[in-house]
Amino acid sequence: MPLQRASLRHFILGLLTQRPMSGYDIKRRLKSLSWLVGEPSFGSLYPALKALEKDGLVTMELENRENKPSRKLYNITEAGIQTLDEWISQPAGPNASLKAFVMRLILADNLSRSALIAQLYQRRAQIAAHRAALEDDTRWADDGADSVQRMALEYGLALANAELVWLDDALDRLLAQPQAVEVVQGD
Amino acid sequence: MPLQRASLRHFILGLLTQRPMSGYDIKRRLKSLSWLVGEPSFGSLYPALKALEKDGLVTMELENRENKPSRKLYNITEAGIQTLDEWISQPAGPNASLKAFVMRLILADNLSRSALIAQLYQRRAQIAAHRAALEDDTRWADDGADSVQRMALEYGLALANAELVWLDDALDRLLAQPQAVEVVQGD
DNA sequence: ATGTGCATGTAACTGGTTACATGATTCG
DNA sequence: CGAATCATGTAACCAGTTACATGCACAT
Repeated sequence: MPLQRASLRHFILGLLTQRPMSGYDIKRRLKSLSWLVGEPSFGSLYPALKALEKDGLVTMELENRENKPSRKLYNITEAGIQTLDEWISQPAGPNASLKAFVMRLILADNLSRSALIAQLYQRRAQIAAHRAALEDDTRWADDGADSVQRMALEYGLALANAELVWLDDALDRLLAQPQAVEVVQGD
Repeated sequence: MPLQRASLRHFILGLLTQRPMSGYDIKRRLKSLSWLVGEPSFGSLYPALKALEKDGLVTMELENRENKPSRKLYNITEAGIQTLDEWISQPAGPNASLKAFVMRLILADNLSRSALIAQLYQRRAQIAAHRAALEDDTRWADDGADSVQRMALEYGLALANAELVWLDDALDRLLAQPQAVEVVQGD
């Protein structure tokens, strides 16, 4: 199950914002998210880590533990954080898949609340446009198209509507929440 | 926007069951479906056609038209139909994406009503299992997980539910329809 | 004439996959 | 002692992409 276009590196960076991890750690973490974003193979994971290191977006340090095989712990660098930030703040392609969106959601959440909200708004606009397009298609397809194509259109509409409901809901809750961090100091 | 794993060839075969087409025709057709399945580039389309021809799944004949550039019309062969049939009748991977499913739906529809229904049932079972898994996750994630992961879970659940509703609806309508040909003999 | 659509292709690249290879540690 | 899990990697392959290249026909 592949991840989306050019995303594995970014996802790795996103995970490393939480804490330093080994390749194996990352695999385990991705596995727990696999229902959403898929699970990469070692054959892509380890090379990706090497590439990130070569590009200076992460650093590697060997962790030697007694009675356990040593392992490579990766840390994200400043440059890595910046790269991630740039990537997440540029809008997703208009045809971005569900998986790509969820991935961005998780990454955005690692960065900031405002990034998270931005992702939701962006997605909302895209899905709304998508639904409008589908509704157009439905109208002029009522006569000509074969039945399965109409079925597919309804399918797309049903999913778009469900997604919009969820997006509105999520945005409502997020915006209702107190700003969390930053403010608390007092207690 | 890529199509799913190893699917372009099959999708081409599926389109060719409707009528002979040129590479350009196929591109155009795929474009009109691009909101669902994505649109392949010529760089993959033409090589795919050549490969299909080499494997004997399609035949090519040059169509010379007056005052227009001649083009290559592709026809599906018996072997091609059989290959398509085999592919569609083997179950989709458990993590098959939405796009992959819609693609299979369209291809199944080209083959037979029963194949179409089979796809729907299959998908229904998979989504139901998926939903159950998500509900499990939601329960034990209520405490530990970070908020965005809970958001993602709800997102997945909302989509799964919407999809189940649509699937049931589609199945109802399909099964209510007259059988068209074949079965009517004795009831 | 110039751009748009029809029509076909190739070459270099990319981001993954599968299969293979190795080895330590832990648990039953 | 053997299996599962931890841990890291490489090589061959695959199905796509982008960018490039060509050329005809038709309309503005």
